[in-house]
Amino acid sequence: MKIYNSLTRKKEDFTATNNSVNMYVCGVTTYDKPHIGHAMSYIIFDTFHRYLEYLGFTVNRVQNFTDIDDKIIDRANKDSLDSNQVSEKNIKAYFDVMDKLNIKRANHYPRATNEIKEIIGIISNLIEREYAYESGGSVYFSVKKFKDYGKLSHRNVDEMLEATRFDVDENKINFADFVLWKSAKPGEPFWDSPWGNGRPGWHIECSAMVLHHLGEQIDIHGGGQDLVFPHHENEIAQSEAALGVNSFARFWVHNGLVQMDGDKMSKSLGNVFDVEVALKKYTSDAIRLWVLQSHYRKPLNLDENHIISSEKSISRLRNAIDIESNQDKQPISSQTYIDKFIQSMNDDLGTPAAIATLFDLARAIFRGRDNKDNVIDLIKALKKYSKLLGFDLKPSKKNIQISEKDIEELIDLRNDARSNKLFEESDRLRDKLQSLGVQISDSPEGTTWERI
RNA sequence: GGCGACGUGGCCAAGUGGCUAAGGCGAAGGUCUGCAAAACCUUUAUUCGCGGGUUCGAAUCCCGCCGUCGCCUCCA
Repeated sequence: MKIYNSLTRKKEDFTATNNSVNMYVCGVTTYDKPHIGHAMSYIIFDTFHRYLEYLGFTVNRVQNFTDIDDKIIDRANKDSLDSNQVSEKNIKAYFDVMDKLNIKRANHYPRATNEIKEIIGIISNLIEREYAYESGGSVYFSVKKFKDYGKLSHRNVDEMLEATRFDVDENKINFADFVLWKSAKPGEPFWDSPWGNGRPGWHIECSAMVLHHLGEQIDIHGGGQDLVFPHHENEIAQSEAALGVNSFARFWVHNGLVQMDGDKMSKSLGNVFDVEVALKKYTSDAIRLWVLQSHYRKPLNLDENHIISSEKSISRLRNAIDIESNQDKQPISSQTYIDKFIQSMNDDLGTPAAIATLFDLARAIFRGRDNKDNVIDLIKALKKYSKLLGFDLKPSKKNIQISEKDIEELIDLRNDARSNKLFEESDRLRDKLQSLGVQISDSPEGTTWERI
């Protein structure tokens, strides 16, 4: 398949030695619950992961938790907890939500605070190699020492240094230098180090984890586009400087960001959308369809009406897999649909076009049903490729306000009324069931119902 | 200011030189029904922000203009 590499700004053929893929995806900072933007990102990397496995690659995916940083400390102080409790709570919320979204778990979820030894090792190495310097109990990476600095975000260090800044850290030689080890202020959590008590800077943990869990070079490094600079740029600098290599990650894959009414969703704008809340209103499949129906590198505008549309769309696929086949005929072949699906996915994870073929399959299934054809292979393909994109197509579980027995009783009453042509009474009972969250439908075979 | 993305039917969204411009939602008509609902079927852009140009041929390439957004500070 071809995948867009942010490093080269081109779509490139993806290959891997021995068909074995090492994939690192940047995880969350655990100071709050996951929001819809996290859901988008991890749905995309989950889909990528699944598709690579479908193509025959063995994927080893590692995703970190940044479980110590300034915002976590702030949150802990605000909520009278310690930073570890804040992180634990939000890691639990993360798994809870992502499991519901049917996102496959990564192979490992390392936490920054469990990698302190490795982090200190890399920082020491960088100091020895004179890429980093200690100053005021903190350690900084000197961007001017690393000649490739800017190669991912396509920035020029000298131009950056000309720009003005207002919050210059006095300990830095150049303001563009970034912190590897941050000295602890009184009352802050800390770990012992050769430079005094402190905690790791934001970027260094990823370098340490990649090296520790995946090795010196990885095949894919992923995350949101907002991480390109400075986070990933700095990761490259640290890792390549420490290891003396120039190819820390072969492919850099970045997803577009969720926007709200044209603006980016972010804490500072106060327009975050909680995934837990979304999952109470919409099914996992609908949220996933909403995400994957637009290309992963494009921004995704959050408009709840669009998720509602997706909810209706997904039910079309759910209905199609329940169609009965006429076994007396030869099955209609699904091959052309499958070919189109694969072709779409092979072009930079083209999920929108791939999903279009799932709807084409659904239409072919319904038509086949009307023509009394054997659609067994079409249904098999629809199930298989929906699953590949992470859809489960199970009927949605809904709120229970009335027992099954009571529903059946009301339906019997209504059908008595109908057979006596007491339509006013039967419509009243139908409205009552509707208000209790039960949708009924009449057919020649009788009345059926479902919770809505 | 620097780097980048985008502008396709009522809405969302594929397509990036050449068959009838995917797919979804919505809408209209139909089948079904006591009427509905649900479901399914059919229809729904001579046209791709605007203006030039290249070409036998452009939504797709080039130039200009207008508009929207992201990153450059913590962020998936």
